[in-house]
Amino acid sequence: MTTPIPAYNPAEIEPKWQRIWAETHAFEAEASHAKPKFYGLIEFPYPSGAGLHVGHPRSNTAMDIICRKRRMQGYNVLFPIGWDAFGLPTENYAIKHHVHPAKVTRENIDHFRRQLQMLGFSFDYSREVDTTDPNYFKWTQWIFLKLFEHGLVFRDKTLVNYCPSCKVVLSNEDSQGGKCDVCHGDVVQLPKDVWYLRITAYADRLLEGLKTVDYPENIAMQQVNWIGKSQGAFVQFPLAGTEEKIEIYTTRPDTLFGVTFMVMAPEHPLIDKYAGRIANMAEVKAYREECAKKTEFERTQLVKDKTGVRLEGLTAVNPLTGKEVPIYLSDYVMMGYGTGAIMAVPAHDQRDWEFAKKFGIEIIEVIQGGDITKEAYTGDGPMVNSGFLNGYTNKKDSIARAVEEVEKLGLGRAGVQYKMKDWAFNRQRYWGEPIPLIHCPKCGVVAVPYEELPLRLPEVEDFEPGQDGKSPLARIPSFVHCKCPKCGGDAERETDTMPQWAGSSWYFLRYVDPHNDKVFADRGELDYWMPVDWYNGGMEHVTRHLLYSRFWHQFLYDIGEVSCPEPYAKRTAQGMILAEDGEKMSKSRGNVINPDDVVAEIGADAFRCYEMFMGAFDQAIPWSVTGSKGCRKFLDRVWRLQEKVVAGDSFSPALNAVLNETVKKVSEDIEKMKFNTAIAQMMTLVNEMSAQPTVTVKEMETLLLILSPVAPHLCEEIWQRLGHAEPIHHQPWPAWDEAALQKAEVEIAVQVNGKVRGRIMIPADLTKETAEQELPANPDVQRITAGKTIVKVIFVPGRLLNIVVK
RNA sequence: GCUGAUGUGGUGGAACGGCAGACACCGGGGACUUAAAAUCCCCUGCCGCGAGGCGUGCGGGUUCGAGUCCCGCCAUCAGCACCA
Repeated sequence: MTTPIPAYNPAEIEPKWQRIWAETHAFEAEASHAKPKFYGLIEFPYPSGAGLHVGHPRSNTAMDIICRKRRMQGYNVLFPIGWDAFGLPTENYAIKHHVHPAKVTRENIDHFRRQLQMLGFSFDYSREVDTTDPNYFKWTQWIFLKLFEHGLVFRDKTLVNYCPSCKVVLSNEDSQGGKCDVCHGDVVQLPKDVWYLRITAYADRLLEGLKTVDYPENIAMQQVNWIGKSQGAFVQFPLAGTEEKIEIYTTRPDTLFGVTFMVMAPEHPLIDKYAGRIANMAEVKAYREECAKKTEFERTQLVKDKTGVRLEGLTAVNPLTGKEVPIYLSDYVMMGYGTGAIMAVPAHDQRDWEFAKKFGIEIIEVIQGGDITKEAYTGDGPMVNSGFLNGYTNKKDSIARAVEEVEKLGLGRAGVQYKMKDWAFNRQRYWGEPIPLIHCPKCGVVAVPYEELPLRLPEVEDFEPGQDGKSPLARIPSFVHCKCPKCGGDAERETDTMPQWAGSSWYFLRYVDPHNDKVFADRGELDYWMPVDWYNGGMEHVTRHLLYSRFWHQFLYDIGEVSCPEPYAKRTAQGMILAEDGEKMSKSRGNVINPDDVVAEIGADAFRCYEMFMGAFDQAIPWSVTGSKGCRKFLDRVWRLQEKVVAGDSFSPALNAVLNETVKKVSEDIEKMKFNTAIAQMMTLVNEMSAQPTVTVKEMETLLLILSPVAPHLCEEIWQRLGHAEPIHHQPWPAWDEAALQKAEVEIAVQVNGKVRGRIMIPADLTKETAEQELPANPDVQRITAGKTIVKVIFVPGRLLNIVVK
């Protein structure tokens, strides 16, 4: 007699298996390089004070399922976890509550780790990294110094995006729309010395590399748009009566004959240089002040209504026609893109057209095909009014010819421009990696010697940023004052720290050898594990984080530190989980669902199952409490199947067919991240099994094997109860039997003129020819087609028979 | 404005150009219970008593056959926003 089956109690079995996995080091990557490897990666979390909400584990669960399957398929799997722990929220919390950010970070990490462990993820916790650990950021600083050594770090005085509330300089990426990424307050423009990383030097490589990796189309597209490469030409317009030349950038140098004016950005430096020759300088100054008041956000709101002012007394000479054209100032031209000045061709650029209409400037057509009295024509057509370019109809040829001519004159050259800007790399905050540079009055900027890394953060009492926009580190004399490593004289340290993006730009490399104190990672480990085979994360990181980390990796490849040019072979992204009201989950809306509560209610396995079942993985989807309970019901049914288990392989051919179908579908769907349909198919199988008087051990085991990546605790427990000493995660992934999928008879639909009119059973192996000849004579078919003239018969094997009648 | 995605029952969602609505949730009915919960069984796109008809945002088209492909709209979401 079998012992009675106790009730399914996840609160008991889940902690039990989590303990066993930890004690047996079940999911640590094997040191040996004998097996084929699989490196699965999720974006390491920022350990915020709020803890996880149910959105976070979606990515983790998906990758956990894939990694658990890979282990069963015989791979040596690296599935690491770590903490992207530098960052403003922690620092702001520290300021508010007067605790050290390191302490806050430690507590938050412990909280996050407990939550992740509660969900049973098969992370290799022996390889945890923490970006705030000096043993980690030593190598972040090391990479920075390598970038510095190779001329990819530079300092520039520019207008920066400054957040008065956070008291910090922001990158363009962090201040989209004129709002601070952290506090969402208004950003103002402030002149400042800023450290930049020359990511634009890698713009083409970042584009080219996309062709060699497996990213979905929409992710690759976003990166391409972000980089924003355009081909064109730089052309110089002499300033009449001077030796000065105004350089512009254009994508259509072939429209030079249509230039009727020029526009410069209000901040353009030539204005000050020639202030003496500008008759209406007072007016110009007033306009510039007006523009300076506007944030970038406001400037972009005035899409239609163009403003500007003419520079009286200055004109520019068209290098091809010799004609003098007026120069205007307008804020529709940005100092930060191209050269800060444009040649205006109102006939063929809508913004120029609007400006010309408003200021009464001539509009000359040089490309035929539109009606330039109504709007600018931006299409193709034959060139007119354009001297040697007349008659050209091919854009490529006319552009090439125009570039050739300006080159001959020494007034232009072909060139490319990118929307992407260099990466502003300093923050005036405490809780970041100190930038390992020293300002020496004699030697200039000098790198901290490698052997002095890590350059640690000094202990301070007060983390509040300085009122002058300086880092709290600037207030610590013992940190600031140092000796120049080159000349030995008195010098001062850089007091800014790195942005949060720094630590996350290379963490995947540290995972392969996290405890190494000689190099950032052993070369043999890098060669074995890299590249990351599959990286899943959020859509919000597919531009910034992905480009930054690809940039650093490509640089490390160039200097011979890693052997693969791209860090991630495959990238996917999950959709966001929304609150039940369909809104984004947020503390302020009060609609956050805490995974602790869900696990207490339905258990971790049901939680994981629902996260994957609720909808298409890459779509945003609202959480549903009742929906999540459906997954718990499903696991209850699996648990109760134990009551039906009897010895044997297979009794029911019908069940055997569903079983094999399910193994096949689950195996294939996991690879496509179609977890919802994989689980739906397992539900169908369980419904089928529940309907049987008994199920065999073999059938039950197969179900457990394919379900175990989704519901690992439950499957381990039943597996053990079936008498196995070896854990289920060590078992091979089951194969399916194609032969078992074959059925003798299939039901097909009978259509008349494409509309379903009946169903018939036919032998499964009926060929198309035989079916189309014989089936119309089938009595059931005849009943449907009685009295009609058959024109055509179409048979789709296994699906349907369509009879076209008159 | 540009780019991308999405649009299917009361809800989340399935569907190599081939039986639309798999699998769930909700709801309804029944069984078991003193009762409730849990569980099990049945029903559940819309209209219609029925035969049948209508149905995948809207309008066209291709096809024997369209949720799926093509053309033109509309709506929602996301990203970028005067990029010369």
